[in-house]
Amino acid sequence: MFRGANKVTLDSKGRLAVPTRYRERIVERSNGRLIATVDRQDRCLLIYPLPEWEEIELKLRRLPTLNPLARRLQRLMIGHATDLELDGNGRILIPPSLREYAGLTRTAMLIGQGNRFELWDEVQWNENREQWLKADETAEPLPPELGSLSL
Amino acid sequence: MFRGANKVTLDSKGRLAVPTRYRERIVERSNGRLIATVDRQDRCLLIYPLPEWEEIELKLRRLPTLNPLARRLQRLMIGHATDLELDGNGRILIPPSLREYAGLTRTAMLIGQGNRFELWDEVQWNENREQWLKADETAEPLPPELGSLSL
DNA sequence: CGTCCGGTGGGAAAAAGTGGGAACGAATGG
DNA sequence: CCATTCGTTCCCACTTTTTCCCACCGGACG
Repeated sequence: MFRGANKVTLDSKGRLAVPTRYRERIVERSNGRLIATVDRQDRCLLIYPLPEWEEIELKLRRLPTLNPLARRLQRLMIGHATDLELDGNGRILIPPSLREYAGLTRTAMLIGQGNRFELWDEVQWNENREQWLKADETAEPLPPELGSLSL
Repeated sequence: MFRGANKVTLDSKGRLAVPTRYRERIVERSNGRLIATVDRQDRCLLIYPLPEWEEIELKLRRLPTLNPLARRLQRLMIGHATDLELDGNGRILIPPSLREYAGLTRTAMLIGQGNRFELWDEVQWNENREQWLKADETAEPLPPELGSLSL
């Protein structure tokens, strides 16, 4: 499982050095093969080990093609899914189109989220984090799925 | 399976270089033979390896001929289906009528969608993508098939 | 203080993408 | 029926991009 927030840098060619503590796990789980795609609701990227992604892709592809909502989901997620591979230096190359989507500049945040990573531009990450903290203070009523959650 | 978004260019003769990462798969799946046809709801083209298309054509032809909707589908999809072949340089030639239908200019987007590709004019792809993202934010009620999807 | 390891940058070789030209074939008009 | 012209296809060569590899820098730890 992937955890933690890491400050990373994208060099001029779009390469990103994966923190060493994750590398071994990625190699043993998927032989270094990853998939990056876009997140629908936030301007960030989702990065999955290949086997994790394949499960999700299967679910997505089973959705009815004639349903416009399902079609949108497929176009966004499968349509942007890009193969990545760890190079000899433990780096991955983020293609320009995805960099652009997430507004990635030189410094980014790589966030462990269990079975995947999220990749944010550092500035956007910080802005969003502040908002989430503020939003929690206003203490909206919890939807029923969350009411029973014990942390 | 095909995934990912690729910026491609149509040259003055209407030729399109298929990104190399897909070529091998296309050749082994269908010996380089593809079918392009029109999409019903969006102004884009659908491109299938020949065997995939044959299954779809079969399904379409089984639809009740008396149903006007089915009739329309058949006429649009089967009626516009065109054979394409990878040439010696890994390019396919998009015929003028299909180019016109999809409003294709010089730069286009080739989108992997599992068993097929979608080919969009770049401008239209970007416009549509922004709309889909906006629409998702409004959080319409999800149809039951989608509610349980965990990404 | 030296060595090791992770991170970073750049350069060279290879591959992919792009454009143009020539040859072939079909179609049309004399 | 032949000749000319237009369109299509095939092939070659150039340019750009990508990928791979090596070397350096800086910090951490012994």
